Amino acid sequence: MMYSIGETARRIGVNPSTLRYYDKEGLLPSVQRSSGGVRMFTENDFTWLRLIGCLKATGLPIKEIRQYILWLQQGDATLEKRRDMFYKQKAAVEEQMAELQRALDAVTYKCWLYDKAVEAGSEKVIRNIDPADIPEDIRKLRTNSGVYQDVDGLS
Amino acid sequence: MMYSIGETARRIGVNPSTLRYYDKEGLLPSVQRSSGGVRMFTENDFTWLRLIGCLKATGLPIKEIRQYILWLQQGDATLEKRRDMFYKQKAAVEEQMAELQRALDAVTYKCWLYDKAVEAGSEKVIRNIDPADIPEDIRKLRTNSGVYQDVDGLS
DNA sequence: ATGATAGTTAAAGTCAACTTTAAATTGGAA
DNA sequence: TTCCAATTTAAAGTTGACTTTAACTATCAT
Repeated sequence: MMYSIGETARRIGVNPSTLRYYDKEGLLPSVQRSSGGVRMFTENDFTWLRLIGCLKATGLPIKEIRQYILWLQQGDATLEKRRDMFYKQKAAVEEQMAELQRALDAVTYKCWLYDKAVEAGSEKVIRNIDPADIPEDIRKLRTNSGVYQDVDGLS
Repeated sequence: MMYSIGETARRIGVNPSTLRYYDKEGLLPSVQRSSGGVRMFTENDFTWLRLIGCLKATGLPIKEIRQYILWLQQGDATLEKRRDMFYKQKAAVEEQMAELQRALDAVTYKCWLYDKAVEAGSEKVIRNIDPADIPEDIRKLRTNSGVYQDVDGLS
């Protein structure tokens, strides 16, 4: 079964022009063409696009995905390079997760503060708040994320 | 204690020109100036910059951070808007975490595959691999991330 | 066979978030 | 006081990842 660029884009959740852009950048070396030059995608291409999606989600630039493809095409001689790329990216994601967790802690802390403020109808109750008035679990977020004693007083 | 833009940039881990850019975009409304016009940062500004860092890490655009500051300056009337912003961002981060976890699963699976391939010195061993030969925990990653039966055969 | 719909390319445009440049000014050490 | 590194501004440049445009072509249902 073959799929048009429009159908593929719809199923993967991107703009058709994004797929053309990826193709131009060498990210879709295995997509076939009809006799008239129209791209025809297979389920296998969808899997490949899902991998591209994962790699992009990890922040890997398109140029490095391209490099991976070039290594793929060189066969067994580049196995280590490809393995190293994935290990490097794994470490990168783990660091991103930690950073995102810190950001989440900060935001969660702010949610707690603003719940207090909205409840009281005023910022006053949270300006220069006494740490003893903050529940243990929320206080941990504040410490962990380094976001307190704000310039705006919403500490 | 006051700090120069250079010292501040060094401590926060950004380029001094980034701080000037943030200032120009209205993200640093509380940074003081010397009589000669030179910016002077305080510990409080560092805390504020750390919050900006967290918000940026969650993908919040600079324009929306600016909006938050405008709301801050309007006082209690905008408490709900600010609370809602943080709750919306909290949900956004939780979704980002889930996506990043999916990407991590895919990358971890690829690490396992390439370890096998490097060990054998060839891609052959992992091309069209029998799912029964994949340990349960690794097979879960493959399923979870949707990245298998690749165009490159490194399924 | 024809016309609508969806595809093709190359090239230019957009956007966010910086980064660099140039020319002038500030501020602390000698 | 003089000097030099660091600062200032406005404006232009950069980067990555698309997105749009224009002009043309393919495919498919009637």
